[in-house]
Amino acid sequence: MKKQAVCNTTTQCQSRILAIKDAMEILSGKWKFHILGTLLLNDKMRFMDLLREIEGIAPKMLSKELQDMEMNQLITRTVIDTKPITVEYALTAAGRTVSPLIDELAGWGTAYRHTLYNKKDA
Amino acid sequence: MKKQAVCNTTTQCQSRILAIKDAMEILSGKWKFHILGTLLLNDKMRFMDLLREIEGIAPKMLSKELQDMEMNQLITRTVIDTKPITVEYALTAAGRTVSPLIDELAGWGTAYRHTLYNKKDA
DNA sequence: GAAACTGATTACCTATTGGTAACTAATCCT
DNA sequence: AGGATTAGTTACCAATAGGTAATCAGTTTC
Repeated sequence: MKKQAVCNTTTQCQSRILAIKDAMEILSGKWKFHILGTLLLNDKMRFMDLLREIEGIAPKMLSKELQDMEMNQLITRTVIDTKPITVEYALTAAGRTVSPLIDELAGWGTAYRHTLYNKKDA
Repeated sequence: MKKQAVCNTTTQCQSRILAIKDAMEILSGKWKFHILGTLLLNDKMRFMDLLREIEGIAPKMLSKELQDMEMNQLITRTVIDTKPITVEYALTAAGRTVSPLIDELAGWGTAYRHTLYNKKDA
């Protein structure tokens, strides 16, 4: 009799795995957390503001990631008829739900760094 | 006077951004969360067990990700002198700290899916 | 003696990610 | 007229991620 998977075949595990896959896909890439984090601090920001706040991002990437997140309904894009035209980006309710996730990630990163530091001391 | 970044230049923000960057780097890739999640369920697993439990992963990827995480001290690798040789992988204390992060991610993915579903109903 | 199981490694290939640099069109300021 | 600001787009390129398939060496089972 061939050995086979056990624990990860339960319905519970399967839907959990699926949920993680979903989350990773939607929040994938180098910049999404930084953009979302910046929008969490300001609630309405224009393209050039984001470009200035997020160090190192190129307009191409910012544009692409914003489109991505608009499609996934994490942010809204509003064209305002000023001269020259301005565009406002803001989080949706769904977008705001990433806040605890970002906190957790930042917290983990910080704790991890401390762990390594203490180990080196020992 | 040129406009410049404001909020993301504070020391607080900078270290937060750094922590997120760290976490993303260490936990990057398609498979790490799945491997860690599986190890959270079993605490000691052999290579072939992981290969069987994690659907779709190739031995090459499993091997590479395990090495990666061993280097970052999230897991331990123990060779056991049975015949044929077996190798046990287990989470370290640091590795176990990803548990709440995985929960948060899975929770977010699930909630996100429900949000979309409800919107389609409306 | 042949096949299968152990834990991998290697070569090869493709697709995605992400970066650089230049450019656009409209409008405003000097 | 010249330059800056708005919000992007385009072409091009390099590096990385990740997949497939084959192979290895030792041991055990049929």
